[in-house]
Amino acid sequence: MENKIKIVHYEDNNHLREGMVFLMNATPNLDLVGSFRDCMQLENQIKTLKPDVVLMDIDMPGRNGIEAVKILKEIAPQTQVLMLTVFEDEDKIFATIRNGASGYLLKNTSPTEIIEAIFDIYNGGSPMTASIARKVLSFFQQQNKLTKTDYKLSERENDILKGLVKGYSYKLIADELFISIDTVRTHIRHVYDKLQVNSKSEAILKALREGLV
Amino acid sequence: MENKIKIVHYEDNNHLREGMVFLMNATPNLDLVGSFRDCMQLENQIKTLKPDVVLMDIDMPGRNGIEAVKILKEIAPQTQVLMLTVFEDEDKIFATIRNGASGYLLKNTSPTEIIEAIFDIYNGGSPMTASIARKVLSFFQQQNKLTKTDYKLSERENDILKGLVKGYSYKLIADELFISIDTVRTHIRHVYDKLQVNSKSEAILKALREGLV
DNA sequence: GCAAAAATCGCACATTGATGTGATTTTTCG
DNA sequence: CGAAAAATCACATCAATGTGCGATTTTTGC
Repeated sequence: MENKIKIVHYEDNNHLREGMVFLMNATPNLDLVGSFRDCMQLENQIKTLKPDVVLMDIDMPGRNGIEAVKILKEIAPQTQVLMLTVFEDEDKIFATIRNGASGYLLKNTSPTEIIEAIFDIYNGGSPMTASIARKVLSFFQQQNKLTKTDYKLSERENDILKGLVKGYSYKLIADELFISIDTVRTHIRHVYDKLQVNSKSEAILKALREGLV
Repeated sequence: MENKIKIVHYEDNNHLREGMVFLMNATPNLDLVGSFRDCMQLENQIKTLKPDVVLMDIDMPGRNGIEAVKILKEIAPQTQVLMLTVFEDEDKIFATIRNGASGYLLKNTSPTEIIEAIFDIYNGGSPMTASIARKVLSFFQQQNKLTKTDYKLSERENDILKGLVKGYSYKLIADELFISIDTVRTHIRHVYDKLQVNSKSEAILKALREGLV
């Protein structure tokens, strides 16, 4: 092979870190150029070591992996980030993905698979633990299911709801629709009844989340 | 093992279909209960055969795999669908995912991996070819690049904004954060200043649209 | 240590929003 | 046609929100 894949590794647990060092060194074509217990010096390290792939833990002292991914992708967008963590909650998963991570493995992943994943991510893939992948796909599927709930808003009530979602005040909505503010109030009452909410904010949120407008 | 995984397979190419039949039959714990060249009788077949996993091609005569997934998930939501196709364009990928597919493999995937993927999807995972996975993740990452205006909210201001996006009133936010309602007001002022808005609704909308929370 | 930023709280006042209780006029549809 | 649904408007009243003008206390960064 032409070149070894240059790797930097962040992990605060000494055991795990040493294990990974051993694993990397034992694998041909992988070149572990740095292994650190926190991300405090991330900027310098990345600029100096110029890794192709970064393995990143989420829970680290000082600066967590989620922020770290964001910073890293800003200074070195071409570097691929593979998260390697115990967290399986959606917030953290989506946060890291949004921040630019290209892969996400749980820590119980076997060494063989971790090595495979490194090559995979280096070659433009996105290795993910099965359960993580499912969560990601579910995100897309949610939209569809919710569209089902039909609150049977009348046409005018829909106009009013659209106004709310534009961030308009009652007065603005009234002006836009050429009706009195009291009429707007009445419609809004009905909208609230049908959506089962009792404030503007809740109505807006429900409308947005369920794609009612 | 307790039970074999019941599989139904849709594929219009005779060669490929026969190959899969052979592969399935040669694998213990897999039970291929149906293999068809099109989806025209999908409803009957699914209701009769009650498969755990369906392997689905996209390009088939009569009714294509994308529509088929949708119909299938409506009549048998618990059945897992694994797409097995040559198409790699985003439209088709996202369409099938939105319609409820839980896995997506390209046809050049090795027999071993296909078998693995079947067990994987049956156990709640979402097997995806590396390049497909990357496309899916990119979807999330796009949002960020477009709207990365940083309003420099302080940590506390962010807490308050999160409260608003939950649809909470000032009082609720105050209770949640153990601070007085007047403090909430002050923070909200600052948030409004920084976001350049002047109502709760506008703040919520801006926060949601630009992914600030 | 010290200045700046952030977080906390208070009060007053005007505006906006939520809700109760009416009413009249159109529109829709069997 | 005639009832039901939808759309329109009017007050009234209290609660929630927005904003002006303060203040003190922590935290943070150099």
